[in-house]
Amino acid sequence: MTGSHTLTETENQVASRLTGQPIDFNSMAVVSNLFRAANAVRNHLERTVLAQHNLSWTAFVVLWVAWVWQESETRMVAEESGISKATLTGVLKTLEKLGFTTRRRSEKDGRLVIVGLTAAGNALMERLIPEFNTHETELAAVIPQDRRDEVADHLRAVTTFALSSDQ
Amino acid sequence: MTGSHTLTETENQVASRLTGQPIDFNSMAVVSNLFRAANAVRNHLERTVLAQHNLSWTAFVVLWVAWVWQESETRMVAEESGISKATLTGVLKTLEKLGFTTRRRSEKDGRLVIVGLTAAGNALMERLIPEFNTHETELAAVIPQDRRDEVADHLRAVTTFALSSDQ
DNA sequence: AAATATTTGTTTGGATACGAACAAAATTTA
DNA sequence: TAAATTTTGTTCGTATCCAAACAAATATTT
Repeated sequence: MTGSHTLTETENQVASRLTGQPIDFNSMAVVSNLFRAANAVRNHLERTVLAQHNLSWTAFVVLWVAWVWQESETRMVAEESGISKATLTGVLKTLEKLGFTTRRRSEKDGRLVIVGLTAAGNALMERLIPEFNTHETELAAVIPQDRRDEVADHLRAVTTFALSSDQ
Repeated sequence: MTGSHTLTETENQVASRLTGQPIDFNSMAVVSNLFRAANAVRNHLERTVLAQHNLSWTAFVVLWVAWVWQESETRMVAEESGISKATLTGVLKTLEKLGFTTRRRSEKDGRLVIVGLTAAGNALMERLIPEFNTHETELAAVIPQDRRDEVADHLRAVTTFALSSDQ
């Protein structure tokens, strides 16, 4: 999200382009830094962890959801992964080709498709999760220890509000 | 990022799938809620603000960077927008077709291309920025006022660290 | 039970998204 | 200054990504 200019330079430039206008800069700073952080962390984790496994970010999230919940309906995996069902169809096609996931029709409801992890998929996640967590620890370390839970709480609140606003 | 299950349900399920393993759950909570929040807010803003203008998220970010910095080199716009130069080429093609941006060769350096906003592009941003800010205020309101700057600071620190880790 | 409506995953079409290969321009080296 | 190197934006190939259209299965209504 930020390149040749420093974060401070960018925020100062924004402020100078908006002088006079009735802008809530504190809220703008919260939201824009939310995106900057998410983007930078995602790119970082893609390069350091995911690239060597030929996994896209979304593919990893889908694997993660499938690993956490086991044998899940695709509609739930899509919603939990934050992607559309159309996107999930494509990602599952890729993951199936890589041998990490399986798909089968539900016996109870012929419309539903159940996603599962293969042995290779489970093995991959057992290896990726600790590796990921090492980087998470590194990243969260820049926040004072006694503030981390608070930050996580605030982010949870933002998520809940944003989701509730879409009904 | 989170659908049929509540955030708490999801985090409990993750914890129960990882019992026994030496996982730093506090750091995991910070990072995963960072992505959840960014994803939820992005989807929210895409639906409420961007959709009616036929703008993708990335197209808006590029417009925003071009508006903030005026007459910028594409390499800088790409870096500042957090996308690759290859992606920017495509997005600028779209924005040019919509009549919001212009491209011209730099006279000083024949390799560079300078991005500018058309009158329509400027008018669009003058309208979008206050609208966006209204939503930003709404979203940031879930964080206690005396903590917002702190949260923005922590997110800035995370960004800086993640970027520095990629050299 | 038959007709209607809803739910679900896939397909389609178009717009991102990126790494790698590329050509043009500028810089550095010799 | 000529040759080699670096920098830059575009093209290419492939993989997301989504809304809308779609077909199949289920649920609801009559």
